[in-house]
Amino acid sequence: MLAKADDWSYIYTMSKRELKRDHLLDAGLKVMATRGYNGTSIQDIVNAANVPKGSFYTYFKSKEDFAIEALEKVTEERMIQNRHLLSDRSICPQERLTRFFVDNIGGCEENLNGGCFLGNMCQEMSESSEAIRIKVRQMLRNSTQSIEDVLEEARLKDGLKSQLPSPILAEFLFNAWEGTLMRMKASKCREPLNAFLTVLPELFAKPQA
Amino acid sequence: MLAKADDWSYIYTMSKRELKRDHLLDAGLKVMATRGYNGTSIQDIVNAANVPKGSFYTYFKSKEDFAIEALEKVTEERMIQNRHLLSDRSICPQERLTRFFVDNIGGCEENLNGGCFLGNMCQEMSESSEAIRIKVRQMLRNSTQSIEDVLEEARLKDGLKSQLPSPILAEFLFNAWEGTLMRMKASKCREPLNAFLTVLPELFAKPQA
DNA sequence: AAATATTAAGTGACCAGTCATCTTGTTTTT
DNA sequence: AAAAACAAGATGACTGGTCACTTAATATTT
Repeated sequence: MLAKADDWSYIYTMSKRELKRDHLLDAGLKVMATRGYNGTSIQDIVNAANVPKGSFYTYFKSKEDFAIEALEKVTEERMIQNRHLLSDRSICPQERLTRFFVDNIGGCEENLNGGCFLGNMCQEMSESSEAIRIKVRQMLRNSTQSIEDVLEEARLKDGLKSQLPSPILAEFLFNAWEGTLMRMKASKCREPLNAFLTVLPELFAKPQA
Repeated sequence: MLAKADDWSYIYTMSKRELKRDHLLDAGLKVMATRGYNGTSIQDIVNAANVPKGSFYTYFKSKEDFAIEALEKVTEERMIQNRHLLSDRSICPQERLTRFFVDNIGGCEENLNGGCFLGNMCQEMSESSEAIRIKVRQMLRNSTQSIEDVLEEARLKDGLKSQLPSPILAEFLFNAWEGTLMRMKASKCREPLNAFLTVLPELFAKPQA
């Protein structure tokens, strides 16, 4: 699955059906990310995608199924987007990590209404849908692993100020990041982001100067 | 308002009406905290409180109004709970801060389904209800301020490892904490909490030993 | 024309919020 | 102090509307 993720050529081999499905996923995701799961109706989704209502159920077996697929799609896309960055050894790990976060504020940047779809679903749906909870947990784990890898590399290369194990630091950092995105949703300002980006370098070794 | 917060005697002067209202708030809050705003119906709330449906609207003018009052109540109660702790100078600031966090996992501890009502409302409702968003932002600010106070005190007393301004650190820390609570909701395990509590001491000065 | 994909029009359940009616408690009148 | 008048609170049935999901008729493909 991940092995193929960089290969965009499959786009051209997608059938009309797959394209439409993909479109539904994209458009619906956008709505659900801002209005939440329960705040988004099937009607909202098909409206956003300009697709007749009845079509929805030929592509997804339920609203829950849609959400799970959307969850998968959004994190997979983000992963692809970030794979190059995170493994680009021409940039130092610290810089890579910083960019990783900043690049992923997504919609948040434009109108400060972003937040994180994963976070949203986690908070709203973890208790109601076990299937969604499991999927969210998996996606969260994947992202944490990416951070851990960079952290480990940084430690080996330039050293880290903290002696704590990378899995702990990665878990902490990623959760801190999710909290930051959440806070931005309520405060609609850049302060939470600033705080995060200001504290982040504290993890890394001080310059020898 | 805060000046009176420690005075529990008003409980005995509460009218039947106020008591019932309070009960509705407590019971409904519990439901809404786990199932979310849109996932909780008025019927769910009155069922939880064992109160007939019709009564709801003699106490609250709308569901939104209920949520805002619940938000206020839950954070005010937490504030009262924590005021003694946070201002108890017989405990060192670092220990106070740690306890502040640990004491507030709330329901999370028992069945790992807790999360944070504030966080929940923030993620789910910030885009749909400006009134709720503003209230959440205010409550979030209050909590951040509490942390900032302890941090500033710690800095003056024992010093802080980080030279960054306390408001920045407090903002970062509190958001990290909210993210941690969120993550626990999805993962239903103690790992996020452990990561947070392990990294937290890194903020403080190393022992001179 | 048979098979398959698409879709508009439902369907019953449930939603937030209202309302007419009933109960309870207090005040005023006698 | 008893009776009558009034007020405030309590209550479940009800309303218009929306929900996720189904289905039967239509369009498209083979």
